[in-house]
Amino acid sequence: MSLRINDVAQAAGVNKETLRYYERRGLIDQPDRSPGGHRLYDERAVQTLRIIKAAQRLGFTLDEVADLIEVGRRRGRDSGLQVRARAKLAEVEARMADLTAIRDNLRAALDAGCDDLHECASSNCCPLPFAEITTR
Amino acid sequence: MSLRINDVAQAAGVNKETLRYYERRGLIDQPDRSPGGHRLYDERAVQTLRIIKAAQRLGFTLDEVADLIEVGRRRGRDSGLQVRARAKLAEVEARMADLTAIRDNLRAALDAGCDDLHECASSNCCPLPFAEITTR
DNA sequence: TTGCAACCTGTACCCAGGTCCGGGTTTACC
DNA sequence: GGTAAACCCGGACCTGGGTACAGGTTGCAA
Repeated sequence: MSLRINDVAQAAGVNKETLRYYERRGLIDQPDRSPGGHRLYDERAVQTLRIIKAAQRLGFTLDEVADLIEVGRRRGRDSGLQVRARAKLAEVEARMADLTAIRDNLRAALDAGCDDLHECASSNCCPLPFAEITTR
Repeated sequence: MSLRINDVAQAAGVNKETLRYYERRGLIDQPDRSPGGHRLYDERAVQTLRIIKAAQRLGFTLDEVADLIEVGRRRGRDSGLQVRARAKLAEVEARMADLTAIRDNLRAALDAGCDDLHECASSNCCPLPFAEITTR
C-alpha cells in the first residue's frame, strides 16, 4: 500500500522533481525502494511536504526548514520553533517596512506627477530620493 | 576632463564591474574611449547611475529600468512613467498583502505556542495553514 | 624606461529554489 | 511476452543582479 513518487507529488501539489530535490537536500527521508529501485513512500511523506510548504509560506528558506525539521526530530522541551518564528517575524516586519518606504515614494512620485526620471533627477523639487545611494 | 570607470563607480557608489554590466545590458550609453580603449565618461553617466539606483529602490527590475530609460528618451507627452509607477505600486501593495498574511500566521503560531511542526500538522487546532498548498 | 596601477575582454561563478533533459531501467497492463 | 508509461540517475539549465578571475594592454609617474 505504498505510494510512488508521482502520487506523493500530486497529493502535495508539487513537481516530482521537487521530491528528489528535497531528498538530495536532506529535507525528506530516503524512502524505501522497490526491488527495481523505484521510490516507495508512505502517507507521512505527504504530510512532511505539506509542512515544508507551510514553513516556506511563513517565509523560511529551505535551509531554515531543514533546520526546523532537524530540531523537531530530537525533541525535548523547546524545539526552537518559537525562537525561530520570533526571529522570522522580525525579518518579515523589516521587509514590510522597506516596502512601505517604497510604496510611499511611488505614491509621492505619482502625486507630484513625475513623468521623466532625468528631469526629476536634475530638479530638486522631485520627491524621489536620488541621492541616498551610497548610504545603503 | 573626462572620468574613468573607477571615478564614476565611486561617485555613484557602485562597483565598476556594475558599470560594464549595465553597459552590456543597454542601461547606460556606450562611453567614448581613449586611444588605447579605456572608457571615458562624463558627468551625466553618474546621474544616470543614480537614476537607475533610485528606480531599483522603487522596486523596478533592471529590465523595467531599461524600458523607463528607453521611453524617457523618445519623449513627447506621457513618458509612461506614471503608468508604470501605478502598476508597480499595485505590485508592491500585493507583495505587502502577502507579507501581512505571513506576519499574521507567524503571530498566530507564536500566540498559540506552537512548538513542533509535525504536531501542529496533525492536530487541527493549530492556526498554521497546512492545507492551502495546492490552492496557491 | 621601467614599473605598477588601472584598465581591457570574455567567461565562469554566486545565491535559491527548483525544472528539464537524455539515455537507460522497471513496472503495469493486455 | 510485448509495449507504453513511469521511473531511475547525473548533470545542465533557468531567473536576477551582479561579482570574480585570467591573461593581456594602457596610462602615468619617478
